[in-house]
Amino acid sequence: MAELKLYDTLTREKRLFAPLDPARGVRMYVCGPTVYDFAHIGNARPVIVFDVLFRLLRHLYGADHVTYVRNITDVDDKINKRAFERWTHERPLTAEIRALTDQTLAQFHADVDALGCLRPTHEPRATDFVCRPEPSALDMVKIIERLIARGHAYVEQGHVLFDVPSMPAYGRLARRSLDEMVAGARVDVAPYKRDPMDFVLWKPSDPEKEPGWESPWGFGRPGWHIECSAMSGALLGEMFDIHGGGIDLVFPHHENEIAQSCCAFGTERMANFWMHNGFLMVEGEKMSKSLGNFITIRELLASDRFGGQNWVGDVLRLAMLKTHYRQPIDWTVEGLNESTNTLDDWFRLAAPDQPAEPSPAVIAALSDDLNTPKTIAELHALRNHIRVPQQGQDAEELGRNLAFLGFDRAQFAAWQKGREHAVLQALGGIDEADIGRLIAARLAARKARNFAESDRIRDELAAKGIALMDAKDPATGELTTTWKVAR
RNA sequence: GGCCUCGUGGCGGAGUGGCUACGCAGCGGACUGCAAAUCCGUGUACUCCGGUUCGAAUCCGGACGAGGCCUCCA
Repeated sequence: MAELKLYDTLTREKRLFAPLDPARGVRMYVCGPTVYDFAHIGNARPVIVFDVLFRLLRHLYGADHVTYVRNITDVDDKINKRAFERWTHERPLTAEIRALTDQTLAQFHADVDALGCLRPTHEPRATDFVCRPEPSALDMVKIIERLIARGHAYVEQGHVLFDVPSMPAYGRLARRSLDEMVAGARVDVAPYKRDPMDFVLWKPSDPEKEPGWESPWGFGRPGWHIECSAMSGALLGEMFDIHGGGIDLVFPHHENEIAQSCCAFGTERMANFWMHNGFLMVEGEKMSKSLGNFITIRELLASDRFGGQNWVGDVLRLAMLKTHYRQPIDWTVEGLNESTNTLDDWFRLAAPDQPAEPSPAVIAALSDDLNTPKTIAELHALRNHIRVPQQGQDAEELGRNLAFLGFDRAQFAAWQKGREHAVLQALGGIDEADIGRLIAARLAARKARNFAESDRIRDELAAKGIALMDAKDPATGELTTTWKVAR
């Protein structure tokens, strides 16, 4: 088996990976979306990156020996606010919230399916893990009770707070000491906090406008971080192999998860490897609503807001994987165009209908901390060995690797076809049959060595953005002409 | 203010203490009536200043620049 090396944010080093408990397989948890609105392209990065890791792990350890959990945050103040705003009082507020989160989750699934991502093994919803009746079923309330019992949390004015000073190792992931953080002085001071760094595990809810659950501390709802401790604990165990997410989650989210899980379970570590993907910029600028460059996955797939056209999931996927996951990535129209051309070339040469099976060189590249740029270079090397398009071992090997990496030839081809149609529609008064007739007329003119006429037809089509390509049939030597939309 | 990351050729983007990826664009050639497409070939790099070393773009220190986190955020 190839050696898998992964970078661990906690120790800041690349280490050899091995499952903590081979009998339980590889266990991975990745922070998923808060379902209140369309996911943006920055949200797509961890989804794609950890999908590639999931595929790699399944290949290395067997599909049945990898458990991938990606949570759905469906209790959150942004959700509450959004649901309350659109609430018409025709149904209970909780039903309104559920409708909003169901709808957003369906959108999210459609988006990530289009991006070629496999569904995780489990996609737990936070609301299903607040309070579970069976005594043995781990949930948020039970973790909070354990934290209180162990002296790591306290109740104050209906809130339960994590007692940060009670955990000496707090701050290890983010590499910052308590003194430094307090010196930052931008922490939220609240009367119910003993220490400014203490964070909320449970808070009271207003039954009129907020969702809530009955608990030993009154009607309320969980704080942001506790859901991940509960769901990872319930589905993966007290310690598991890999915990992933965006780098901006390192502090405070993951730091607080570690504090909760380790203090509740009495463990040294929560995850053996902490993996964080880098930040995404759009055309060199931070993506933000105020700059007007905020872009959702859906807008990229189904509108012309970015670059004046829509894009297919495969292009977004390749564009994302061209940069190593820990590097910052600049999301540009030029990058999407380049990815489009690369896929066009690969699919032109790769043999169709191949099973998903990676080459050793691809596995080796991915096994080096998910080096996807190196992986892509291996694909280019393979591509350069292909002598006859779609035929021979190299063409089959390229096809197998593309399938393994989650690229979908049919989806890409359908999109290309759609773009052609759109261009022809925009031209108006010309369709594929017309083009076929013009091509035939040009071939006839060429045969008659009437080059003025044949060039005139070619120029006429070129002016409309249709490029002609001549080729000789290798068998008959007959001249054939194909066309494509030149953009 | 504190902490962290990064700075590679025209562009994108890996990697490495000595053999200097890869892709796009450019350039040259083949093919073509001429093109396009395709195929073959090809130049250019490691922000700056010190230090360690036989040797550094790669390690160390500093400067400058970019970004992130410290508050919701992938």
